[in-house]
Amino acid sequence: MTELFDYFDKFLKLSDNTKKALAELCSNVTIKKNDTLQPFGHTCKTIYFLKSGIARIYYYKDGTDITECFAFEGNIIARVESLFTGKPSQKAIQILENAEIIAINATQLFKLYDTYPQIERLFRLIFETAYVDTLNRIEGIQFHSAEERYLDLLKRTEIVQKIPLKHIASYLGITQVSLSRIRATVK
Amino acid sequence: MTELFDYFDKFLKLSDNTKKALAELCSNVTIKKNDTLQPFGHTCKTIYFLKSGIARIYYYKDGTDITECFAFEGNIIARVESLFTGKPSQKAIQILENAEIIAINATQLFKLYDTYPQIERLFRLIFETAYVDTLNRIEGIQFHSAEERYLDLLKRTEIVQKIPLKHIASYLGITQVSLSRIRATVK
DNA sequence: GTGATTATTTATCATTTGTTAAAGGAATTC
DNA sequence: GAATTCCTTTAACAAATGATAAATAATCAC
Repeated sequence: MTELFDYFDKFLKLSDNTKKALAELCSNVTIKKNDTLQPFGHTCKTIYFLKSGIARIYYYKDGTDITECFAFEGNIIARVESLFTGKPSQKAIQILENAEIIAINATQLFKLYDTYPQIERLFRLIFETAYVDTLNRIEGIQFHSAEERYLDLLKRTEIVQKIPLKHIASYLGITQVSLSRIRATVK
Repeated sequence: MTELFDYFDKFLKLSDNTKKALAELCSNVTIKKNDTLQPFGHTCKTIYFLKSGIARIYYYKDGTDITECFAFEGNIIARVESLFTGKPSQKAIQILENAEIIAINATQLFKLYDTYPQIERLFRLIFETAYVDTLNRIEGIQFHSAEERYLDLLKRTEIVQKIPLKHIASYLGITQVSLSRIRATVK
């Protein structure tokens, strides 16, 4: 669990008994490439932390598979729109590279918010950061060409190389053909 | 202040003394069309609630004025990226239609988080909702044409009619010429 | 390894949006 | 109310991306 608490530490220093309470909600999951971590249609009740591997959140739009986001080693991933609204998620989580994951039981987590204000604060800070990242992503989508966005993604994580092109294309909001064309000119 | 507390009520029922503490951070502001509510370069320390009027957050990108978002009657507006990071904001808030505003002192607000967990929770819920809205906006930008996005914006608020075209265009991520063309075909 | 499946590239043409420039309207100032 | 400025539309052409189809390349199952 060290990796997870190191991650938490970056947001807020937790007291020992808060850490202990949190640790009780966590369980380890090992899951293989291409497997589904969370299926469509269920209300999201888990927040995941990736110790290793790659995951993506995706959904179907007019029959095509769209990747909403990727998550890499050392980051958390959750279907926020369901977690916060309590509505069933129209999105699924799939593993793209064999992963070691810590699953945090969100139902129990939210219950701890009353007893441990530190925990409520921790996750408030985590999601505030994610919110700001999302605002910046909008700027990226609206004011950069597909080529710029692709190069930017490459710059952020070279691990992207391991991900099938179609997922990267739908994440960037373009077709796979278009991305392939871009890569040809960039090389 | 009734409008503001009605707004809060939709997220969380507050106790009377919590409301009283909150009310002490609030002040009324009357501001005219085209005036600047918050300039560039300062760290954002205020959250605004619009009792009436229209406001927008904007910034300059390569010399052009870009509208990040609009706010209408009954909604809050804040430069979140500065509020949450404590860094100076590269964005400004401008009034587009004469407005009656309640200004919430965020510095004092954050201090109350320790004493009134209800207040921390209230704003956590408010911003969680805003976060989910932002995620949905990304979907809109990536998978709908400019025309669809324009019609969708019109559907959400007819007040948009009052806003100069250039602001709507930059909000939608297209040029003013392009938006004008779209409006010509839609009519 | 061979065949089958899946992923990626390439090519062609259509559509959308951007860029630039100019013209017509609306609003504001004096 | 005339002049000025700002806002919106129109037009012509360029660039980026989409759609479809076909050709390679890579991967997987047996």
